[in-house]
Amino acid sequence: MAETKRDALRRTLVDVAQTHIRLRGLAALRARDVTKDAGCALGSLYNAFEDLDLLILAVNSRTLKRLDSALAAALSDAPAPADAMQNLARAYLSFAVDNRQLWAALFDHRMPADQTIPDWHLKEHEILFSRLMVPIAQLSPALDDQTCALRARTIFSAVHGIVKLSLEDRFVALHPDALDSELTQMVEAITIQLQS
Amino acid sequence: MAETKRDALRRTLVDVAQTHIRLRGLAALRARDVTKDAGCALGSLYNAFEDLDLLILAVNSRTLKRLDSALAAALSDAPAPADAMQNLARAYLSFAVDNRQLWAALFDHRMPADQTIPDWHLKEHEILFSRLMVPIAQLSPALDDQTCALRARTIFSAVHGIVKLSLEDRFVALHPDALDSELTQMVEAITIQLQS
DNA sequence: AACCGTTATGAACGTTGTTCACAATCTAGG
DNA sequence: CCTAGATTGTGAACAACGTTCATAACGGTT
Repeated sequence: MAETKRDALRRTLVDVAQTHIRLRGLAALRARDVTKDAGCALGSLYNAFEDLDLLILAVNSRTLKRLDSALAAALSDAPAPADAMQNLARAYLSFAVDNRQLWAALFDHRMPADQTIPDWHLKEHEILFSRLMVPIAQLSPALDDQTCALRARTIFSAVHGIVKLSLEDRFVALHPDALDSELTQMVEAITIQLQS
Repeated sequence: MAETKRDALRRTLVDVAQTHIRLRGLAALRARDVTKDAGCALGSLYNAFEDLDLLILAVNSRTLKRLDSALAAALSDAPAPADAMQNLARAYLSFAVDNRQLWAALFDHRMPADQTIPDWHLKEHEILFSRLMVPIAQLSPALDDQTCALRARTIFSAVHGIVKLSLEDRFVALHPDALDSELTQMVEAITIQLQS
């Protein structure tokens, strides 16, 4: 089909943009750099993607898939729910540390004022919460699905907040062991409350 | 002294920038808009501030002071430590909701790649943690100061994460009551663990 | 009143993302 | 195999941005 050629360029552009973000961060991403490294003209980017933001979303889409795989792997040995909570938090921290710039791009990217994030991408983000729902439902069997989803979102936000702020330059860096310990205790406090 | 004239312009520029961020958000802040509304030439901004980032930091500095006042007010009736934790979290949420754009600017702003945040501004950010240290020390008297500071940072990060993600377009909006309830439960879980 | 350091000015510059007229390429029908 | 029409590639040009700088206006001191 004729789509193949167009898709090949799209893939190349996403590859290059991903490498650029990984090495230099989202803020340093430039349309001219990406197209030069991809071996195409500046304007070709706008044949493949509506604009630069959509290219970034394509990179973020990949990162979310890899992150979800990492979280799934943390549950591969079917741990007890309390351990599942700890494993998920640890896996999230590990992924953030190992993919700092790509992970940061997931939350640092902002759409232009007149545009909103497409629905398909919002749905991809929500996948993150859903990994938490299984152990939460096991720890709190009385919770209905909606409350369970809400709780998953809250717990993810708390863990995310701890990881995010510890990895920003805004605050003095933290010793990795101290961060690990704090995260463990926070998840423990949450888990205990879920069981009560 | 001759500083007065310069300081007057600085104050005006911060006033205008603050209003712009409040109404239209940090991402929409433009040097030309600010100077036009301040009634001065474009270049005058660079006499008053090193660059636009330093002007933004001046606005953020003000916001941090107001936020700190709001947190202090939440402790004005000398509540028991468990209540202090709840009051602080609630006050933080209220401030974020009432000052969405200015509060978001505190954490969304990024320095250019070759610059770091000045020390005096990093110190201002750390004030946020310190408000938490008093109730934490009361709940966990055995903790030494360093651990107490670390715990304060972690707990702030968790609460901040919950508030931040709930106020972003990245995820579907949350019912205010649901958010309030989730935040209360999270702080309760944390407080209980501190007491144990 | 004359001098000089300080502040104000806005045109000009370099760097962005994005567009668009044009060229190259590909596809399909004869 | 050739040609017409559609699709894709190209990079100069554009508008918007932060920042600079030569020059003008100002303000205090002698």
